[in-house]
Amino acid sequence: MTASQQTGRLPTHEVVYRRIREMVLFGELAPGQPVTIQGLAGDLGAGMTPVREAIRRLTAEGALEFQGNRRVCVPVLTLSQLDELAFARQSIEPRLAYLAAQRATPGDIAHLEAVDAELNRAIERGDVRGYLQHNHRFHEDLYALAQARILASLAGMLLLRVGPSLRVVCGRFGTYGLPDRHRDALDAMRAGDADGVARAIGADLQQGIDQIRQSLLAG
Amino acid sequence: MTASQQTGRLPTHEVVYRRIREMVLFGELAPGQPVTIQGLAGDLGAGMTPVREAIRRLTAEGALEFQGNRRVCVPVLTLSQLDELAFARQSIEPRLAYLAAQRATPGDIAHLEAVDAELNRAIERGDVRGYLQHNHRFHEDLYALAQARILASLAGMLLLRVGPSLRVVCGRFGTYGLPDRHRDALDAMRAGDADGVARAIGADLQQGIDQIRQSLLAG
DNA sequence: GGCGGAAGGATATGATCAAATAATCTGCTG
DNA sequence: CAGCAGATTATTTGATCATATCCTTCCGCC
Repeated sequence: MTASQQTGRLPTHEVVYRRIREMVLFGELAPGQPVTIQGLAGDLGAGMTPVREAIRRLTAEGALEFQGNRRVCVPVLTLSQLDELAFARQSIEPRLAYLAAQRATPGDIAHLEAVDAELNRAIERGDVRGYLQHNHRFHEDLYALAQARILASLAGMLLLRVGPSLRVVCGRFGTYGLPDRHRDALDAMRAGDADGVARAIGADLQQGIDQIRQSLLAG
Repeated sequence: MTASQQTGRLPTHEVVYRRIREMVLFGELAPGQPVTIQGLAGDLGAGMTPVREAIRRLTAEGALEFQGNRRVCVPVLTLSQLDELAFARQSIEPRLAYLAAQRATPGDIAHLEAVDAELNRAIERGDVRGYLQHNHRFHEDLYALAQARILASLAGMLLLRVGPSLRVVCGRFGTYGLPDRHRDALDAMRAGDADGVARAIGADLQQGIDQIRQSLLAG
């Protein structure tokens, strides 16, 4: 097919995995929504086998959840699970930010600033999807600088778990009027203050967690 | 088949997943050893599809690793990855131990003591596999008490990553003459000292990490 | 309200296709 | 003439699909 040129040499199950991952991260799949193998296979124009494999991966990462029987859905966060996520993220992500700050070159910082600028533009535009995408990109690219694959993969899984709920939050309240912790992180980065970067990232993700908590409490 | 009676109603891919997971945890698959789908399918008497799904899950959990091309093998830890694992485990597992201690009933503690007793018997017997199994069981059952599924799943993934190396270490040096941190943890648990339990577990896993580090440094 | 049957969907197999590595062969050079 | 390099084939293994079988659920009926 023509689309296979764009995907280069990536196997179908990998492409499907990334696609579904995006759907979870950026709110195309809402929390609680059931996911069927044949449905996805139809939508994505793939066979059932690659879709099955992608779903297994995403289930292992916590992006999807077995429903006891043999059904799969996007997990709905409870308050206590949100506490677990808050703890895990606060443990892992500031550390990654610290390591990243130590290794960042001026070019790396400029790149992150560009991503952050696009993020802010998306906010002003009221583009929720763009906001989520660039926010995720910012954290992902930052953590990649840390050159700590295991910790980064853990952080990726944690982001996957908060993704759907973040989407819901953004639909309700905006993200206006909140302090810009990314800006703080970038400033500290330019100043060579790795601890400051870690603190800023910790504050940033705490903001997101708190917003989700508000949303859960509101019902 | 006859074996399906023992497994109850578990789907094949789940059975295969648990089997391969055990092989990784308890040293039937050594670090660096290549893993082939068809080989496993033949050994386990299963079709390719369930094996593929199990491998995807285990790869997502870090128990197996893509080898760039399309080959899969048991990962070999580097020193810097060991540092990452040490940090992540020290962040997550003491917390789980703390939560578990708060919820543990006397019956729970008795169960853990029974597991620990079997562990010690395996050590005296020189039974490496038994030691690894009961050690894993001890941590797994302890963390299950915390009723924190997300943190427990993270801990499970971290244990999966150190499993193969632990096996190698046990083959070289014994585990003799090391302080018994499980005993410390259980004592603190009976005393209702959750912080003490967390400290003991932190010391326990640090011991394991240090042993692996010694082994890596020795080459 | 409990039971039976139909339908939708998940599981699992084997066949087929494609890719990567291993092995062999040929031709050239020292 | 021996040895090595490059290329080509062969074998092994992974990827994908189409299909058959089995659950689970839902709906109608008793």
